[in-house]
Amino acid sequence: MDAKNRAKYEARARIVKAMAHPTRLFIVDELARGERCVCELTEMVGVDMSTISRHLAMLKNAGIVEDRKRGAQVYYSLRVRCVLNFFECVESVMKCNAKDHQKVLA
Amino acid sequence: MDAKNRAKYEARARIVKAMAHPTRLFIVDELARGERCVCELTEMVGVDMSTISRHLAMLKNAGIVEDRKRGAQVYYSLRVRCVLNFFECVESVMKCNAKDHQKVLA
DNA sequence: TGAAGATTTGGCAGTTTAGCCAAATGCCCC
DNA sequence: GGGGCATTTGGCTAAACTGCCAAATCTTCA
Repeated sequence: MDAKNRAKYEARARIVKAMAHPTRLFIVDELARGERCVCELTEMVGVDMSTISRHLAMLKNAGIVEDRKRGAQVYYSLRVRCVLNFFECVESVMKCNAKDHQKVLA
Repeated sequence: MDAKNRAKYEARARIVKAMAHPTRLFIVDELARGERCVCELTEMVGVDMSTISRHLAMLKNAGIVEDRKRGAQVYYSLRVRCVLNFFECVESVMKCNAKDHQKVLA
């Protein structure tokens, strides 16, 4: 694999990695319903606000969400809807795993 | 977020995380063309075989690839084609990022 | 200007990853 | 059974990730 190819996969990995955390997947799922401010997400997830803020920064850095200040609050929203396709596929994989597990038990 | 919901997102994250590495993305891309043995992938990527083996173990563990022994070799193949959709979406995000970057420069 | 609330950033500790080498395992063939 | 190749696993180190607390920013409103 040459340097150019390597760079290509690294760029892709940066984006996938931004989704590779349960809290960030939850956030994406939630933002699919509409924009949310940091405090709302903090409330929903139930961890420190600084932690949520960092998760959001990662998603923003990857270009998956964008932010908009409104008063003292910062609202985040999805920038690219297709990330929701990830979920569909992830569900397929999980379904497939479950099915094979049945087979093993049978 | 209750325990059940948390478990749901953790399960999803396990799968996404399995894809969150440049080498593993390359492997998935390559396996989309057909099955490959560990030694072929090692040759293509250019890292230690033990490293490739571990990457493959992670993908297998997540249910994304499956293996089949043939003689002394172990051949890996995609188990769920839809993971390729990840790439499409990742490309969209990157395109979107590039476009915005243009805007910033303009 | 100053207090209060929302968010981000600095810093720290514990955990997980990634990669290499070496050793162990598995398979084929003589 | 033993040598040789393919693969996996154990062990180690360096780097990255997470989450919390505390401190710094930023915004509004009196």
